[in-house]
Amino acid sequence: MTARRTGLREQKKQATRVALREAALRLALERGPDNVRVDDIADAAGVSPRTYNNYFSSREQAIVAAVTAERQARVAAAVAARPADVRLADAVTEAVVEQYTDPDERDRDVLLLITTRPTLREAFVETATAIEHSLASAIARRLGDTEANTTRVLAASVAAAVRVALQQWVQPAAGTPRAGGLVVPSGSLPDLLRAALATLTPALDAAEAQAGRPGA
Amino acid sequence: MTARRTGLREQKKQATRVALREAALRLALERGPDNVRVDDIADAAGVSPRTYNNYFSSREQAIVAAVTAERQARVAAAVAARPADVRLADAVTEAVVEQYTDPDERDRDVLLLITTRPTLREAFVETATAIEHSLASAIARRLGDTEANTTRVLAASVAAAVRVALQQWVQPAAGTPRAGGLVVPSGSLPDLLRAALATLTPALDAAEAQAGRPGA
DNA sequence: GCGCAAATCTGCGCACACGCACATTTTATG
DNA sequence: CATAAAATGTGCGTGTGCGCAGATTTGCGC
Repeated sequence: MTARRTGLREQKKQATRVALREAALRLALERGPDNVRVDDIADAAGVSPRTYNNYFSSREQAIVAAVTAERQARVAAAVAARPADVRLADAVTEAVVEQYTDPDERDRDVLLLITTRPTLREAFVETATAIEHSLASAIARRLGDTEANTTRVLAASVAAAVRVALQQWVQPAAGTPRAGGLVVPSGSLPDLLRAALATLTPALDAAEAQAGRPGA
Repeated sequence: MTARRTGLREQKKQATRVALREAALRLALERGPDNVRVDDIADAAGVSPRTYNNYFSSREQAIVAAVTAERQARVAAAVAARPADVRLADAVTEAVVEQYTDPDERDRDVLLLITTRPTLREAFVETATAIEHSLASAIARRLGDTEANTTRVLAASVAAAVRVALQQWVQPAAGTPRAGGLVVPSGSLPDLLRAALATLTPALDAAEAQAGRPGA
């Protein structure tokens, strides 16, 4: 499934994609994100500037992609990998937490770099949306493909929840005005993710129960 | 709450904003969306092109805004307007359906115009995200401000569900490949919205029940 | 009314996103 | 292996998004 289609083309495409995002990240770390022109990235990757925009539709996307690349696919795979008798909600939650819990130390610097620039933060948070499609497929397979509509809504909601969690995480201290009682501005990412997804658990459970008895 | 801040400034701002989006819509209908430059819109609204981008961050946004303007605020208001003893899920669902059920016939032409251009479709679908913030406030008020985190996730999920519904609605007939059994490509928008939000109902119920007993 | 501070408008400049048409490469077919 | 068909890479041109700094307008206290 990874390398569908004829091989050589897709292989080259992925190669340039990787080259582009790694070049983008390297340059951003070296000179700072503001001193990196698209032309430089394209140059470093050995393609024309025009080709760059065939792969990424914004400059930030390439930088951010270097950190979040294929996380979408890994989340979906992780969901699919859970045993069938595990609750859907747990499968999704654990898969997400697992893939967003970063054991890599190199990413510390990158995340620090990202959080400083508002544009990059936004792009980073927005990558959560990317998990929607592959996650929908994974959920659909677990639910037996019944009601594709439900599947899409669930996947989109999960993505939205992840987005909210990420947003809360990278927020320096935006100062929630007159926040009634106690708000945890930014705890550990796994905790934030669990909390966010816990809100959706009832919906996931209900969908699973519904899928148990396909109705007609 | 509508006109907070000092009046004259905000008033003028809203005036130019309205002028801009109405000019954008009018010109788009007259000459077709592709034959409208940003300069034209700014010109017609009597502001500089630079100012245009202080209000809308893309050309499509202004056009689309003419149809979806303030829908976000109306949805939030409609949620708040429901009696307190109505289930949160019902309040949200009905508010959304009510605000997206369009009695206006003029919008038929506009929607037709929008669905033809992919860029405009995307911008239109994306407007669903705009309801997130105001909806979050409305939900928070209903839930008694307990756990702002939950509130945000719920609002984001509802917005995501609306987005999915809109997406399915404007899709001409994208041809879901090998769609197992029966898929309704595009029914009536209210039905699509109800179906999408029904998926989230359990989560909304749970949050409401949780808010009933604030815990500590 | 007066004048100061803050918010907004605007011109300038740069980099960027993307449609288009064409050159180049890859795949499929005989 | 040749050749057609399809997909991808590239240069060009245009319109656009936005940071910046100065002019302009609005709000507020006296």
